[in-house]
Amino acid sequence: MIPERSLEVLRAIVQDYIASKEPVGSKSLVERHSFGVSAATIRNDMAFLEDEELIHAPHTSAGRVPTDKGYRLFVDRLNEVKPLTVAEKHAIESFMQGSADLDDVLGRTVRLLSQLTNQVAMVQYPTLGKASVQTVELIPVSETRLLLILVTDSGRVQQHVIELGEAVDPLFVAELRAKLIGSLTGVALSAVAERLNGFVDGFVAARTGQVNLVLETLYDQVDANRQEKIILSGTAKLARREEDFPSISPVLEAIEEQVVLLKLITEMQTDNHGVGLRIGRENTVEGLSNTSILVSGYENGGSEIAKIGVIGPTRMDYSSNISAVRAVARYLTKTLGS
Amino acid sequence: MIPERSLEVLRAIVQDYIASKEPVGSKSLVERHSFGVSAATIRNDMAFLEDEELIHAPHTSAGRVPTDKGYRLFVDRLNEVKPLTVAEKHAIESFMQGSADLDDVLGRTVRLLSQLTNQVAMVQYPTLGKASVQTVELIPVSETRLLLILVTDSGRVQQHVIELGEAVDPLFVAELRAKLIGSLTGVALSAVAERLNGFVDGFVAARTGQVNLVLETLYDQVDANRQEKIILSGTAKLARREEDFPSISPVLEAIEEQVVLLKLITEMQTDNHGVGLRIGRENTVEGLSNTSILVSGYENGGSEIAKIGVIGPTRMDYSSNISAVRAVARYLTKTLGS
DNA sequence: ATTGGCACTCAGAGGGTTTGAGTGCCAGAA
DNA sequence: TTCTGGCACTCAAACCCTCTGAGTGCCAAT
Repeated sequence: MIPERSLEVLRAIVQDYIASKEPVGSKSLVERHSFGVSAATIRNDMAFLEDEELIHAPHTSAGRVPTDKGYRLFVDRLNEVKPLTVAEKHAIESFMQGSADLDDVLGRTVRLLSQLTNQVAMVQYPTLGKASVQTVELIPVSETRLLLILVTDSGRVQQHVIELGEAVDPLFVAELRAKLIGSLTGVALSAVAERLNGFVDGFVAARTGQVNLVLETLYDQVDANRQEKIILSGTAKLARREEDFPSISPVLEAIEEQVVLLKLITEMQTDNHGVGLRIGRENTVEGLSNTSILVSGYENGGSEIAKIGVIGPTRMDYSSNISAVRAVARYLTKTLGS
Repeated sequence: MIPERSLEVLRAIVQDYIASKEPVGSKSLVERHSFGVSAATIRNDMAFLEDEELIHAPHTSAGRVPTDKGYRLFVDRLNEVKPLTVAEKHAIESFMQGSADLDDVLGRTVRLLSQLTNQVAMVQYPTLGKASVQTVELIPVSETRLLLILVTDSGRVQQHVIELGEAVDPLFVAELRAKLIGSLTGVALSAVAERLNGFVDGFVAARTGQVNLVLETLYDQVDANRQEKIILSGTAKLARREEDFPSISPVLEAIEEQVVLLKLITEMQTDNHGVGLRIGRENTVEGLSNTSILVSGYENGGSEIAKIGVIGPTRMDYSSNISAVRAVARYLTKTLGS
């Protein structure tokens, strides 16, 4: 067990380090916090914390810096979430005002989050495992092209142009459209393929080629719903923190690799406060070993559909960022639900 | 007039500097190129070039570096465009294979261009000044919401969800849809607003609120066509060139500011080779003073509809990049036209 | 358990020197 | 004229040395 005062010392070290970006020593520690004991005593505690690998000295005669493990303990047991200021709440309200469109809402959200936290923000598009088809539309857009539109009940709209390679017969399109709507409205995305089994048999042989083309495109779109997407904002903020990283280049690369990022945040669990956090090397990804990733889920229809979050240096202000991410996630849930 | 040999010297300086990233001196110059004269003579030429402000010495006892003006002269008069390698052509072919959807095509294009040039690549969405309405669709997606879809003849599809705030009457929607299609099909975007003058009068008074809502959204979408969009790829490539910039932070910021970027590339003229180039401070934008922007237009239906390009350090390999941008633009034109 | 005291460590700042690539200029050769 | 070899000069960057001070670990005394 770690003694009470040592924990206090750890908390103080983390706080001071986040504020100053300098390794913190025993003397400045007793000056800034009233522990009621001398610097020498603190030094003993620090030696203990170092044994536990919670802090670490960059070199012999330097102050101490928290390790990943130290941050972890800090966040799990010592950190008090800082409530948002009135100004911040106001910012959230006004930023999210007036948009019904999913793309628009998520775009605003990611910019808002980046602005609030001063970090790189990310928003994952809804994963639609549980979503179902709201409607399907088929619109001729030229001699030989059809536009297929898929709307899901989570508000997501997808479109794709299909090149048929031969002239489009309006009657056929109308028939196909009607049958598609009839078969699919209200059907869960996961059941779409199954439901369309034998669908093509309802058409004359001459049309099967075209029908299959449309169906393939539809399957692709359903799949694209599973294959998720992420949007980022504030990448430049990373660069302004140049001092925080040995080199930002690997970080930028890791972030550009959306697949990796998606995998990472998908497998992150959120705790009972509603946030998930990976600190430093806890992100197994090469290149993110000096960054922390903080996420929170947002919901629609009562179940979590995707995550939002921020990426920043391990030495970030966890208190503020946690509350910002959580607040924005909640607000997003509210906006989507209305 | 600038003597022939001095021009050769300038060309050699630019080439060596691009290759080595080090200021180049008279001695290494005569070693690497066979001018047939001594270093002292080259020094005289260099002094002349310096008078003309085509090159510049970072400090007294250093070699020379081309100025923006020097690069400009180099590109305009000395540069021979390097043809693409077979491998590069092959890469273009295979990268662009198999996609009909505009979003998809442009997405591939921007990644391709970034990969070919090893720079940050950008692709501007078609500007639809001359475009006209292909079709309009109105689809109920829930009790109180309508999805408005606008398809233009350039293949662009836009959608927006409209919250009506009251239950949707299917008959009314059908009527509105039919009237919209009747009024707008084939109409130039610029004429849409005019054409819809008095449109609302064709409906019963109880509906004017809803009709106006839909019209407003439609105007917004037409406007959004003018208010253009740009996609980027390979931002991390900038960071890998850290040495090239005093600090990458302002560059990243400038790039994130899409409005500025759009304005910039919109007003860029392409020369008779089909490419436009701004070198260093020729980009009036603060923060891009150490970068060059290279663009080329792509076409659909015989007229230029938007631009693609790359952003990189002024000290970039203009020969390769110019041919890459040009080739990709041409290929994109071809893809869109088919 | 805590403290004051003390010897010890070492990164980083400051200052001085050296090195060498590169310059400008000039007087003489072509 | 144009070019060349030679020479004195410059200065950023590398190197080296010293000094400083924040910070440590340990110990004997409280």
